[in-house]
Amino acid sequence: MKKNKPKYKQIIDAAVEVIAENGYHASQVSKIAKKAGVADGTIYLYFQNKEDILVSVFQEKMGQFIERIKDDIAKKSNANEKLYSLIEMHFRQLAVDHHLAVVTQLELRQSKKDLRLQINEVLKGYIAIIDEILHEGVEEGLYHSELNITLVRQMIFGTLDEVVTNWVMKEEKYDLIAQASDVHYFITNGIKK
Amino acid sequence: MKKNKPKYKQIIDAAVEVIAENGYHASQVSKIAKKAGVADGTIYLYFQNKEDILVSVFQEKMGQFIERIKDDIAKKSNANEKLYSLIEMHFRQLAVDHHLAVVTQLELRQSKKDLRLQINEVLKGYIAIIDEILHEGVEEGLYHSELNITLVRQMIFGTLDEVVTNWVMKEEKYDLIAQASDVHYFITNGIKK
Amino acid sequence: MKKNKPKYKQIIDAAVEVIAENGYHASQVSKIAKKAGVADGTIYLYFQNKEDILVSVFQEKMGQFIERIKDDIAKKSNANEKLYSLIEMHFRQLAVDHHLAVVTQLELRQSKKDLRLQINEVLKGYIAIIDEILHEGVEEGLYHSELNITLVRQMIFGTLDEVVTNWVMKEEKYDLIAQASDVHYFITNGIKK
Amino acid sequence: MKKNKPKYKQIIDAAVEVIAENGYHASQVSKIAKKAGVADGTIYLYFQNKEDILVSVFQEKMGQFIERIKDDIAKKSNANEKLYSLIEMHFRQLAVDHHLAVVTQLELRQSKKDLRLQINEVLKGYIAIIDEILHEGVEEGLYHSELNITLVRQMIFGTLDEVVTNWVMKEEKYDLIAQASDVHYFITNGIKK
DNA sequence: AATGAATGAGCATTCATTCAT
DNA sequence: GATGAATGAATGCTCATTCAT
Repeated sequence: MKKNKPKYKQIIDAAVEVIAENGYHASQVSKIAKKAGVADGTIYLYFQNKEDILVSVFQEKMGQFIERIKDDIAKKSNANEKLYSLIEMHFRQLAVDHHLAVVTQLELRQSKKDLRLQINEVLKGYIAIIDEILHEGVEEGLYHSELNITLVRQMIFGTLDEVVTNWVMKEEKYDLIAQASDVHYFITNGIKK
Repeated sequence: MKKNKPKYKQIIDAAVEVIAENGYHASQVSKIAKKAGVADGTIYLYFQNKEDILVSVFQEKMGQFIERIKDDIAKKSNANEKLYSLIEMHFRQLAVDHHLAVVTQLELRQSKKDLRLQINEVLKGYIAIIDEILHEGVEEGLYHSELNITLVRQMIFGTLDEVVTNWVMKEEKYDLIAQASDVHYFITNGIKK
Repeated sequence: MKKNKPKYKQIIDAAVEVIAENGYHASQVSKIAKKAGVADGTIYLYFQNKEDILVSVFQEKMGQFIERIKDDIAKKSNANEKLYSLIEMHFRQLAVDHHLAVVTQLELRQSKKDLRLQINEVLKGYIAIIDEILHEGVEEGLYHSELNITLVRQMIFGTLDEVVTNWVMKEEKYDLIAQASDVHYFITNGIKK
Repeated sequence: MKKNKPKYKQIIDAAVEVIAENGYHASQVSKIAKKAGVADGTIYLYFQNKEDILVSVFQEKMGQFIERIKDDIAKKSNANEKLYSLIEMHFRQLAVDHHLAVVTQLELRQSKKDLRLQINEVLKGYIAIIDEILHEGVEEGLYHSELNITLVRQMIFGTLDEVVTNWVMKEEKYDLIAQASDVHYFITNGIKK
């Protein structure tokens, strides 16, 4: 399995760094290879082409991202606590990994449509978690029984994504994680008095 | 003023069409020129460079977009009605202009970071409207007095943006405008029972 | 019509020179552009791709080659004289144009199969001339009435081609044109006493 | 002697197959190695480089080719019968080995000039046989005493080569061996009545 | 002897922009 | 103002060959 070989991970990590530092369009394969400490050709022993590197970056990193949220949620006893946990972990994981935040919020969005479609596939796993929490919340009687789950899920995801993107574009000058409780309050209670 | 000359508008409209039909990366200047019925070189009499065309597309189209929302809001008597109006108009305007929806939600996001920064400048006008409504709502005693306006504005924008993007990616198969009331309800009341 | 513009011919001629001097595989587009005194990109205003340059080289040069033979043959009064004329002109034209001889006999043979197929299309015009002479000779009672024309044409072409190739590979150290009469004698009378 | 080891022959045979099936340019060393059932590196224990494989293919196969013709000729009692035998065997051997025909007539011609020079070395053995027959024929009083042997040999070889190439390019749809007697007649008697 | 992972040089093509007419 | 021919920088990928095991 190539994914467990050390060079695979070296290249993935190099790609994140190179993209974060140089931007998506200035991230040549040769630059990634150099940062990873391998020859250009070696890249192609582990990845089909440049796009495959980028998709794999997202898969690997988001895979961990989602996994950690799942683990954290598993410890919570009700939907509302799980939702808070998801928000907090979402923010925390991007707050502690500057490179990853820049890459996911800004750089990878510049990719071509078909790469973005593959990225969306990866995000389905995340979407599923949100859906599950919402269903659970309805069953537990915490959330409205007639909740339009598909729509609410989009709103939650859009909210989290925009908040993180803003924070990255403001050069991460304030405490992202500290926003978690306000965001959670807003999602559950809305803005009405 | 170049902006009032007919060729300026021809080029802007050609750009929207070309991008919507061919995608961002396949939208060469020569293609836009051809669609606009002018020579390649003529483009550069009206725009500094390719990026300037795209920024101008956004400015022109979003300028109208925002203006129409402003007009509609002016008729409403309280913040909550204005918020509903904003959501409904946001959805409505993109729902009726397929090309514009594809260009703003999908294609223009593939642009380089500095173009996106310029796009954000344009969006500040929209942000200001949301802020104003929120302030008004607080003053009217409709919204929480200690509302974190900066954060809530991001959440509202993120929500609207994600809902529209999803609709575009689902090939606009359902009624976007019909989502407005659910979205408004969620924003004001949250998901809690 | 692009074929009549001066740059078209410049590029064709540059290509012949570059291929003759550097060999087929070392003939980069940039080298041809430089020799032609145009920018790399200009090549692509006149040719679809690299292969198109090479096919066009053959078409242009062989077009002239065949045309001159036709003109010369037209002056002759019987098939046998025409055949001699064809042999002599075939040798003469390659003997006076060293670059062309190297390119047609050695370099262009290294091309991919599909380029060679296109080259064969061009050669059909030459084949047709040989066929015509043979038919005429039969009608005139000069050649065997039951002549297997398809086969004989292959033999004539193979003979001429091999004789020229040998001459090029022997670095053109002897007089190719002087071979014409022996070759003609052999083709008409064979080797038997 | 490496040439007698089993892997040497395995690699040679794999090369012929791979080239015949995939074409010259798509015949990577790794593909030949795989077909031969050895590792890529093993190739280089038996051959100096890729070109050396191809030269060796030609040497081995043409060695047999020439040997069989020699054997057949030895049984004949005069030059003219020997010439017929050479033509017939030339056609027969390529007619029965489709792979070899494709490789020698089409694929190996795409090789670089210096490989073609080495191939010519191998062909000298064949040339020598033709020369010998011609000399014999002159001595026997069958052929013209003042025969330009160097030239005639080129013509014979060119004729045979072109006839076979045509047959291969016409996808071997007709009987090549059946052409032998017409070719022999043409070479000895020419086309004149 | 045999392996196969690693190497790294080499090149066709696109397209935003210019400027002579 | 308008044209459009010409420019030239910039880069992902292949594959013959090596060499540590």
